[in-house]
Amino acid sequence: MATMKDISKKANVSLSTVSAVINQSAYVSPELTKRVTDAIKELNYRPNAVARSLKKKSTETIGVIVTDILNPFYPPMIKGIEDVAFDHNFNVILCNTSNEHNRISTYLELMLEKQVDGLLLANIATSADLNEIEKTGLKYVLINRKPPFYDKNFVGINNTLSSELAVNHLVRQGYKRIAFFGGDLKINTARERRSGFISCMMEHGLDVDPKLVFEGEYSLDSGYNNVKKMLMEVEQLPEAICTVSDVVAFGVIKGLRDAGIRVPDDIAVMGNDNSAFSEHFLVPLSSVDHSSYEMGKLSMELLLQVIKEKEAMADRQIILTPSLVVRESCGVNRNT
Amino acid sequence: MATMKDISKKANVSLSTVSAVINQSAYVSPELTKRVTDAIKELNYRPNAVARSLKKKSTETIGVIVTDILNPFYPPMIKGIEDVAFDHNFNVILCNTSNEHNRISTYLELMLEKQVDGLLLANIATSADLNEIEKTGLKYVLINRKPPFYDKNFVGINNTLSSELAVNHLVRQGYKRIAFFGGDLKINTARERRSGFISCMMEHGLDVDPKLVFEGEYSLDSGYNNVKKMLMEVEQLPEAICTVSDVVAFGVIKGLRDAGIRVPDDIAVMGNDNSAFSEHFLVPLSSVDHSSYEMGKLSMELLLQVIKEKEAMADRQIILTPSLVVRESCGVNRNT
DNA sequence: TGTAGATGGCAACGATGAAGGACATTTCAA
DNA sequence: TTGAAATGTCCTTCATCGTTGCCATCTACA
Repeated sequence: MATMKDISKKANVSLSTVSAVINQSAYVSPELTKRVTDAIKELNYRPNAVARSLKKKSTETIGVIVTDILNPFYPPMIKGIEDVAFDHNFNVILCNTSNEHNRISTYLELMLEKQVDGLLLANIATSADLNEIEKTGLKYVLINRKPPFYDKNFVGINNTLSSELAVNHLVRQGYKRIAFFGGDLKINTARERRSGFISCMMEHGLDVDPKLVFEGEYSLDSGYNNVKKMLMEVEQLPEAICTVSDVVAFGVIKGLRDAGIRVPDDIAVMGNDNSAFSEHFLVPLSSVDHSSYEMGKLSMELLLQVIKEKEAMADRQIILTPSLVVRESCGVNRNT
Repeated sequence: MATMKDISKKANVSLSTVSAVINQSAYVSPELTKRVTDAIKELNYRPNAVARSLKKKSTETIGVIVTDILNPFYPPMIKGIEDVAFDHNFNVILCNTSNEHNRISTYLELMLEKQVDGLLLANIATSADLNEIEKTGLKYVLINRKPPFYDKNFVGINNTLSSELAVNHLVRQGYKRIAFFGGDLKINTARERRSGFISCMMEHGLDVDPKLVFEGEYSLDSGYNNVKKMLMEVEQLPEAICTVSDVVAFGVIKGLRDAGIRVPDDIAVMGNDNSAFSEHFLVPLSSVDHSSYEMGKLSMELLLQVIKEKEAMADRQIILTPSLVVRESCGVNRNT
């Protein structure tokens, strides 16, 4: 590969002149400019971003840490991040922890060594994890999940509202005895969706049977297993099941189906997330849309801002508003 | 951030001694080693990978270029790549072209400037694109798709066989009049799956009605629209539809459903890819598994090898064998 | 002589590693 | 036994990777 030195020799100018032409950082006469640009073309020169990064202490690269790229929630988010990054000539280093929590530290160290300009993290739910991030001193934005009392840069959605939308829809459809299949209560989204469910039920004057509120994980298996558990433990089945996320709903429907229970004829099932292909699911899933693509875009834009500021500015929390998507899993309603 | 210089001052040794300790590249007495490691801990020193890369001319970073991360075929592939990369302390820069073909060139330039050690490309189907890649001089491995006559490093699957598995299954289920919903014939996988379909039909002594062979794209809309087209143009519907990929099958089933045609009761539909959630689809989709996760892993391992070799070694083509996955979309068969 | 305009010189950035120096130890002829 | 030469051990010095940008220099003109 040709270097700036080669260009300067070829064009018979100094290194600084070449640099000035490339970065347009100083006036260079048309005459010399031409000689330089000609040489660049002739030698097919490409600037070495590594050298430049070393000098400028900025890599135009960010790290994205995600729990599980296989979860359909993430690809749109990553696409959103990448789209914005691309527009700003940034690159995205993808870190997929595969739900192995201890990978986070390793990735953080790698990102530090690689001198990324910033970090986007979609899986930070505990203060311990947050501490590790803070220790790196890197600029960062959290997405979707956040630790308790976290009030710094963040992009997420209104989880309480997402449950309310779900409950309201179920109530409107005439269901009263409604179960909740939740996630890991260590995660704020799971907590908020759960409490949103409970408070909204109460607002409607409906009982929440503790036996019908399940903890679990954001996974298909969790939904499936909780159905099994419910079928064994509960005498009277609920009329509807409100789930913490679409993948859980997938598991729930599979579990019900395996037990010969029809959705929505026997039990209605509500998703939350509106992940890709929910529309084409066994039973087209009614859900609550979070636009993870939008979350990705906004978080990258926010990070870019944070990176640009020399002085730390006021932190920003962007909370998106979810929206109801009615399909068939809670009774047919072809209007939407 | 502390630098090696800080360490060398603190430990009162030379820079090279610090380097030697860090890289274990030369003998250093236990005494000095301790002084150095102590200083490293005390100052919380992390090597600067950018500086190291500049000197060593290797970044331990690879670029992955993919057409559309939203296509469920890719996330497992990316996960496979990332898993292997992680094990070797490599980082993955994700480039998602979003099916905008001209993004490829931009990404290639970016990757060149960023001095990646290699490239993994999952969307290269034309010789023109290949030329661009070759021009970069970067080491690379192609995944899944390849240009005509390409005989260099490659990881893919036996596409002909995947169609044969599909046709054999359909024939075994008793279907004779079978349509083929294909992809873009500029892409080898689409061509091979198509010709695999045709030749296997002929082997079975079955007619291939040209009116029942559709071109298209690897997308849901393509399947949907081709169904519409078929319903308008064809008097006698086929008994079964063999598709070029699961996403196309998703579109097909949606199209049939919207037209009031039941799957598999009225028409059987066969996928190809076995993408995530096909199992939980409207109609659990019979498909052919390609293990894109495995493809990702193998391609990254191959690339790592290619990077390690100083002399270009013999090129390797790894062709995986697909396997049939029977579910319900071609008539119930709960055996598998 | 002063000043503005156009270009070049050079020291960084943070690491690596070849070459060489200081010192201790071994070898060997006288 | 002795001293010089040879060998070996452990560490340091220094040039280098490809850029950037401050500062110096040089020219031209008022």
